[in-house]
Amino acid sequence: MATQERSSATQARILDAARALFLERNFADVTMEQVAATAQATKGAVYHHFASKEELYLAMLHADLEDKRELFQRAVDMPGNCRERLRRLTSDYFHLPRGHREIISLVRRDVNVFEGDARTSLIRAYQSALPEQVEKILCDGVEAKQIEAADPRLLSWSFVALVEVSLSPHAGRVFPGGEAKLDHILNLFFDGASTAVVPN
Amino acid sequence: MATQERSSATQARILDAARALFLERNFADVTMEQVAATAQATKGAVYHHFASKEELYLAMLHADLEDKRELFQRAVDMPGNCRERLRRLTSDYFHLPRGHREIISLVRRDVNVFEGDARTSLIRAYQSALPEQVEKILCDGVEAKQIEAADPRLLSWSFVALVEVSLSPHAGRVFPGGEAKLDHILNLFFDGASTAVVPN
DNA sequence: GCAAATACCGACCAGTCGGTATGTTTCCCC
DNA sequence: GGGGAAACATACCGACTGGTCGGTATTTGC
Repeated sequence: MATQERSSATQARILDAARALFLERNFADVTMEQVAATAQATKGAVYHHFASKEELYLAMLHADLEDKRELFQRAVDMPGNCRERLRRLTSDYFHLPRGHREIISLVRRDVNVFEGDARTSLIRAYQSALPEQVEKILCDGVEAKQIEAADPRLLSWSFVALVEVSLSPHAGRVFPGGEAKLDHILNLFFDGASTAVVPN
Repeated sequence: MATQERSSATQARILDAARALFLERNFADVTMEQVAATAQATKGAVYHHFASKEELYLAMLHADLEDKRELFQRAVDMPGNCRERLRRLTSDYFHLPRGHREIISLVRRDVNVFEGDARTSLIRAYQSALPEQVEKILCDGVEAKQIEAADPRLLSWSFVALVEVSLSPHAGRVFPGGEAKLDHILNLFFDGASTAVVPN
């Protein structure tokens, strides 16, 4: 039993190292030796647990995306109107530790290095982890006439994009507290930047 | 004189090839031989014009960003209110040929592979080509009370992000004509997604 | 028309890195 | 308590690629 614990511990260390490294460098610029070193293991150990660099990367991403999907699911299943649920989802997201928060933009960053099944399944995992959950909330909002009828998928991507903008250091400086940042995003998304009360 | 023409012609071909290749693959996944082949030249020719792979990449990006800066400048200098000028800027952008349109997201994609001066000057070029121009328009809007007082830089990034979302194939399907897409972005940014006429 | 310069070619080098083959240690099970 | 398998460690391979360098062809200035 001790050997199995030890094994899954190293596996977790390798995944952690991979997450940290792939977050700050490109897929191509991270070497398997760096991963091994950061995980306090050797290349042999890494290749014992993951068949290839690509598999390691994808395993890390899929694990992380699945975590997020479950987290956001809770906001989707929450009672309340569209805006409240979106606020909850975004708040949950902001309260993630830094290393886990930015993995999502990473999918967009180097999804292009893969092709075929790996690529499609990665995109699918990302879609179902984030945009589709937002989309569900938005669809309810459109149905309840809280939101203007528009393509929900496009709206959800737009919302995600606005959240991503708020990850920048500059946004952190403008809104030191998390609450104000949250309000800003929701206000911008729901009510727009204009002061005009009646849209043209 | 003919030799100089010939020279700058190959240089242009190399830059074109670089743009096309770097657009669909990572920096690391593009080889100098591929660039040479696509440009119908040899590696020797490429290295004759550009000292290194990094220099080629940066030269290509800077040239392209400078073009865009000049293009967007025209919208900034235009008379009219904030919304009209933003519309013009975005419209100009949409009317660019496809290969030139998406270069901008490319900066965000692999700015991380560089460090030091190269990195900072690239970010600066990007900033002054796009977000800062949007920012100027927004600042005027805030001053004229057409836009709610908020951090203009953050607002400009948000706007750029919304435009980027509309580059997706799905957005192209939802809005086959350019005009409708333009309206959608502007409506979303200025008036938000909500149906509520009076913001909370 | 010739010599120097410029543009260009392509074989080659050196370093890197993903992946493998082969030990070696540790633990589990009978 | 021993044999076997799983978890590592280490040495190494081979392919790839950025960059170099000696050489060639074409201009251009004189």
